[in-house]
Amino acid sequence: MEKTNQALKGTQDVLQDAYKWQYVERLAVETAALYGFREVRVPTFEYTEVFTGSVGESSDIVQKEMYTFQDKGGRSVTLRPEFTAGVVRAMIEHGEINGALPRKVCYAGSCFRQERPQKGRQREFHQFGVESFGPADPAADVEIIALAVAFFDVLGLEDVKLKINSIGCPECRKEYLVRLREYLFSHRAGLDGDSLNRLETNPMRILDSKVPSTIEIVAGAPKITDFLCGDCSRHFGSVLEQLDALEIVYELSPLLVRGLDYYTNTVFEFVSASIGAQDAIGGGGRYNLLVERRGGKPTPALGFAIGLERVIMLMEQTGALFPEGKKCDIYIAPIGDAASKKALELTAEFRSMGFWAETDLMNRSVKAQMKYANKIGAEYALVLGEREVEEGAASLKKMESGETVELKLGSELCEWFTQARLMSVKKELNDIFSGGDFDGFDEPDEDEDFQA
RNA sequence: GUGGGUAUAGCUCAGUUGGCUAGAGCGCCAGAUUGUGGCUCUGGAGGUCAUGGGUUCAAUUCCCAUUAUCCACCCCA
Repeated sequence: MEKTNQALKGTQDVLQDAYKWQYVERLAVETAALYGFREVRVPTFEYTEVFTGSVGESSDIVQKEMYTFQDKGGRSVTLRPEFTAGVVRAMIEHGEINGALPRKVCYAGSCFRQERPQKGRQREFHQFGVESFGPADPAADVEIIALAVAFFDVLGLEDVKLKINSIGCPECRKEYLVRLREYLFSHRAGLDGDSLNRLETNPMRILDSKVPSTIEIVAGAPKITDFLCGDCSRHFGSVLEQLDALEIVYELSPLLVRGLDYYTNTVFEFVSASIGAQDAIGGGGRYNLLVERRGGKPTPALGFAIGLERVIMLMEQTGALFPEGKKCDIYIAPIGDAASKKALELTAEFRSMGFWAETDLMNRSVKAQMKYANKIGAEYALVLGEREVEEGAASLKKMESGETVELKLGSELCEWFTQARLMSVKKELNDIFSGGDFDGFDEPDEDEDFQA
């Protein structure tokens, strides 16, 4: 019998922190919009072949991490382990790459990989990413890197390091691979088992091994950047030049290769020292040949993806601020049936005015209701008893100060609230502009109606 | 898939060198305050001590297995 009251391994409930997710995702999409990337939504699962044919048969993702199953129609389908493959499929399927280029899109959502969970690694995890279809120019590489940097910046993340490399095109890789194999083969005695296997299948992956003895050998290996052809070399040089011009700090990482097979030329990673062993919070690069390989019109393209769990974890660990969620505007505490009826009406009216209004749902005492109002951070409370309903007036209490003001229950109360909102908006604007040359709005005096 | 740590209340954790009714802080509910929150005080609810087996007169405690979880390898965002 499966345990049905427990989340599956590597999955997570977000119960108190959803506002953090909203904040990060909103800033991601808004920042991307400034760079001309428009959000797209693609399916969570695809034909398995979409991923095996893009990410690469030999990659670990395809080899051992995908959630693949047969649906009731006998199709082999797979939960997306990453976004690029599905986005490329959609671009080709709908002829998007035949339209105006560049076609620049962004996305956010769940990905699935069946790995052993650890810090910064879940089986269901969330990525935000962008893809840019069409441009072969280095300016496009720089654009998406600048976008990622801007995103980290607006979130207040400071210790994010950019590592960058070029792995060239298949042409320049030909000779490099021969030389690399030669070198590694001559040092094969000191290589670990995994690396020995890769010597045949994918020798470049040996470069980012973490095994100490292998790292030593790799340190003396030929570097891909010394083998780049004229075009690739010029491209990479231009990317670096433009990064310098934008004062984007990077670290050249000749050993940086990536685990997805579709990359060409520029590859990059954003890493942080503050989130444990899984230190890559984002990564990406060019994949100039992927669209063609998937049956589309030859179209250079590039993109990156950012791990949102890792971003949020990094923000939490470095004390970056999330804006506080909105608080309840008014809590209405009725006593008795007549008052409950009136409270229902008032609550509805406040809500239609756009205020967060709440009233009793538990048939509780005034005291318990006030306690609840305090707990949910209500800014104001209004107690409705027999007297108030009869007289059509009640005293509105400002929770923070405890001050009260007597108001008629009809339009006077609504107007008062509209005024209060106006003043808080003014105050916010004054706070924003304070310190500058801005003259400021009239100093808000939100207590003018209160009697001490 | 491999290695190591951990598992006691909703949360964070004490504790039992094997023995009476398993505790604290926080949180939750209520009262002190007949209709007003925060502070204080008092009381209450809430536990198969992860699960299964073993040793023992006796296991939450010791042993084994399983499961879950954390960290690392691996892989990647």
